[in-house]
Amino acid sequence: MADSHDAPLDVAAQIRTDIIKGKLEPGTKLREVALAERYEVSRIPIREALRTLEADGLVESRKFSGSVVAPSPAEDAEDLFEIRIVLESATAKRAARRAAELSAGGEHDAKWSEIRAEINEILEAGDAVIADERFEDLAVLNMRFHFAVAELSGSLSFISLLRQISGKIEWLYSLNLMRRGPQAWPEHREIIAAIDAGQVEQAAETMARHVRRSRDSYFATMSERP
Amino acid sequence: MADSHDAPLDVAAQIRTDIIKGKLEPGTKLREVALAERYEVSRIPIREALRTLEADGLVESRKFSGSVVAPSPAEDAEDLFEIRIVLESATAKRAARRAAELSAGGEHDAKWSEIRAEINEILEAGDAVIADERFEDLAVLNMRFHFAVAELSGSLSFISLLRQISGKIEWLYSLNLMRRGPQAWPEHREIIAAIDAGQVEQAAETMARHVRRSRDSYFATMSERP
DNA sequence: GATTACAGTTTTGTATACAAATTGCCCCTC
DNA sequence: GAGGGGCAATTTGTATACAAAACTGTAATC
Repeated sequence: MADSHDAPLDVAAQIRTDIIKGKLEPGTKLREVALAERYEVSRIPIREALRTLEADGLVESRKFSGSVVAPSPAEDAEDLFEIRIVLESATAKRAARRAAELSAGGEHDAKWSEIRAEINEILEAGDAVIADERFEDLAVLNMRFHFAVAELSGSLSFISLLRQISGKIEWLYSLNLMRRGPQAWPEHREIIAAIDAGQVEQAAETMARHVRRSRDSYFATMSERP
Repeated sequence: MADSHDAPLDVAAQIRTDIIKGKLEPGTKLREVALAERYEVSRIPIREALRTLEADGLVESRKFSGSVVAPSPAEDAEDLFEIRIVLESATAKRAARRAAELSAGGEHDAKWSEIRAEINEILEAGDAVIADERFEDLAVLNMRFHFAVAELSGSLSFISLLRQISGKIEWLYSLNLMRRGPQAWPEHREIIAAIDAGQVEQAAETMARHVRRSRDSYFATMSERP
């Protein structure tokens, strides 16, 4: 099957991809019938998808006035990084606390082990991708890593909030083409090490530093080539 | 017109109210046909409403498995307050910065003036409500105030994130019956004063203190009567 | 007696059809 | 010629109808 929009698997994901890849530019009016024809479904799934994307901040809707592609996230990139710094240090802190509790109690939390194992897979997959210099795949793995950490925290609120901004973050990174990936990847292991060790403050600080570097790198490359 | 669910004005708002007021308890399965009958509309508006509420974190949905009322926000009240502290100090800071820019440039931003006027109305309405001891109306005004500040910040990301957690916050407060309202209300004027004056750091700190007090009051009353 | 397979029921997902609201355009009037 | 009002075309919102998937209970077999 083709990768663009043959199978009506998840319309929201397809529209999201088209927005992130730049096929649908900010400000574009999203007419429901046009989208219905394009993705070969009826208007109803399109409407559902638009509501989902609205929640993700990728489109904006007004009653009886339709939906448009939201402004480029570059507009408030600073906000997004600021939010990430506070949000993700909090999740890392929470995850480390849970690690400490679990190891103290000696309990075997099945959910924890499962996520923890997935993180190892993600980290190794990242190494492989870097070795093969297939950097474009790194953005997805990066998002998966940060999500997995949020899941380790066990807080539904944090997961849900990260999910809320992840759409725009991904959009942002695709503009930047994830150039920092190779240098950034090893930092993930530091974060996990701190979490595993139950070092609460260090986990938070390592994560905050990681995101800050990411931010600085983003603005550096964006000022080079606007 | 009645206040419960006669007019099909906004189904999402009605379901939200029913969840917050406890008429729909966490874990309750939300069958679409049942809701359609209850609110006297078809299934389609119900589905739209459920997507909206899912984005607000009040319901959880799984494909082909329907929607259920989300777990009580009391579960992660600490997380919610922690998020609010960082998020809302950031919005207050941003709003103060914009105020400083506008007054320096001498520009008349129509949008700003409009929101600023609305805030005055909200503050006065709050005073009136307190004078009449109609405290149950204060929760709504409180949410409106915090939203208005977010709008002053001009950052769509912040507004959208606050909107994401506001549903749960409101839910949380309704469990607490907003006992701190009368003491808390004057603090809102301090926050606005700092913003108007363009005092960036003070706006952030005042807002953070406001939310921290709110948190402490919440846990105090909740420990009294669990 | 327990387990598995199957069918009936229930519930969600989707398509088609129609009503309501907005927007833009044209014509009429001043 | 300019401005306002109303009509029509476009677009979103909603209802009805149908298809697909999941759950449940029963029965048959091991």
